Amino acid sequence: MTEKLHKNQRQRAPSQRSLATRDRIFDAAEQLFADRGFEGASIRDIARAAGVQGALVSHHGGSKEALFATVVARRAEELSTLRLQALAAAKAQAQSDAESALPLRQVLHCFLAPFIHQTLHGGANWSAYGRLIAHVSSNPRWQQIAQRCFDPTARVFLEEIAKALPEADTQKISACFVFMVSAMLSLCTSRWRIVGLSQAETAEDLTAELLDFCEAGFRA
Amino acid sequence: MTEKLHKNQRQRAPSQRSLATRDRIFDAAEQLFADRGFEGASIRDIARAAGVQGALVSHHGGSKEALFATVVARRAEELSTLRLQALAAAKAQAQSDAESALPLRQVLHCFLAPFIHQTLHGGANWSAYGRLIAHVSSNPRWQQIAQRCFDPTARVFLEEIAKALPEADTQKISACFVFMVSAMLSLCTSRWRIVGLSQAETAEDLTAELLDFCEAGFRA
DNA sequence: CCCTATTTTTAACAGTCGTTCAATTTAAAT
DNA sequence: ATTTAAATTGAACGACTGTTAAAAATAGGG
Repeated sequence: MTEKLHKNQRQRAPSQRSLATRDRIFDAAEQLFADRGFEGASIRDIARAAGVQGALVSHHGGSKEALFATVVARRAEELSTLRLQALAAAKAQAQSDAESALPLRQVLHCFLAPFIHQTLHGGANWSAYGRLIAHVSSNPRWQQIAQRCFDPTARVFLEEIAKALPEADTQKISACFVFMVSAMLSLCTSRWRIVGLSQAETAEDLTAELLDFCEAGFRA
Repeated sequence: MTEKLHKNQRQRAPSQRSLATRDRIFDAAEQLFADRGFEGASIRDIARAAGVQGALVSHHGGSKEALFATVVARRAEELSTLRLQALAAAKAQAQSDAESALPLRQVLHCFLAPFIHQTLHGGANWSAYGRLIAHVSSNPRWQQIAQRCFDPTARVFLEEIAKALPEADTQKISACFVFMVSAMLSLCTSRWRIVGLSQAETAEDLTAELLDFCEAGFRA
């Protein structure tokens, strides 16, 4: 017994210190990728922000592309869980007989509210994550990442929306869904434009405005 | 008379050849900035795409930031003209007495249609320009450029929208306007997502869908 | 055609890029 | 406490970055 393990298998649990640095590196990468984009954020910038040597970023994150994908995927699962939990809760509360469709507004709220809540009140990391997703959503280079991280949940909601709007066709619903996601992400990337155009000092919570806008848009 | 001209003034008309290369450089920059973002597109990439030596890009475009700003501004004026002409034409056709407000849908159409038409049927350059504007709109780094190039026209339309929706407040209208711009830009940046989610082969013309979505959103 | 302002090329500058590798430090497992 | 896998550092690699200066080619204005 106790035969030699394969070389590529872990033989020791990672230390708590290393787990902490790894998270610090991912947090720094998240922030800098969000602020400056994939090409604009350098490994050395990320290392400096994490208080660490450059080579260590490669050690924990692999190649720059792999690091990017990892950082995107990290919170995607949590976000999906929040969204699906909200949807399940709404369904459970609606009726015990599960066939009837949820009202459209409630479906959209289950999709939008977790994202907006986290990016607005989840601290600097979630705020950066929102802007990071905007990069992923707008550049076909990240299509694979988007499909892997967000399409499964998106399909669940698309189906639910289709149930709430029985006579709408698939392509139209998909288009409206992308419009909605874009408008949602604009709260992360373009708040400065809203403030500038309205000549106000700051923009308050715009969740209700977004929900109104998208619900009416879907029904059109 | 015929005194010495100041050194920084032109003493000769630029040759047609140089005007042509300058445009080739700007076109290449437009394409590459759109595809890879500001940091992802190198001066040398742009030069190669334009069939020119790297130093010539700096000669015609100045610093990289100045080149970016120039390329954004180049078509912005034409776009503004198209939008304002459409608005003026709609007003002229509506009534000779100019006080009455245009219908909301017509105002939005005057704003959206020129952009969509150009980016869809204006060739590869305009298609790239649409994606370029998406970069500008989502990164606060380009706030000054956005203000200079797009805010004046935006304010005209905001005012027109406010006239069509007398009881809506300014901040709400500004928010909806940014939602609309984001959705509009998503047609340039995220068509691949619509196609992927709807599991169709290609996405047809989605102008009507966008207009429906935004008009209903504003009215909500 | 000639002069020379302008355009274009060539070459080089000092930095930064992502990545790799050997040496060193840390800490898990025994 | 000892062993040693894993984490971390320091340094270096070649390639690429934006920009500049001078040399060469081009073409406008007389």
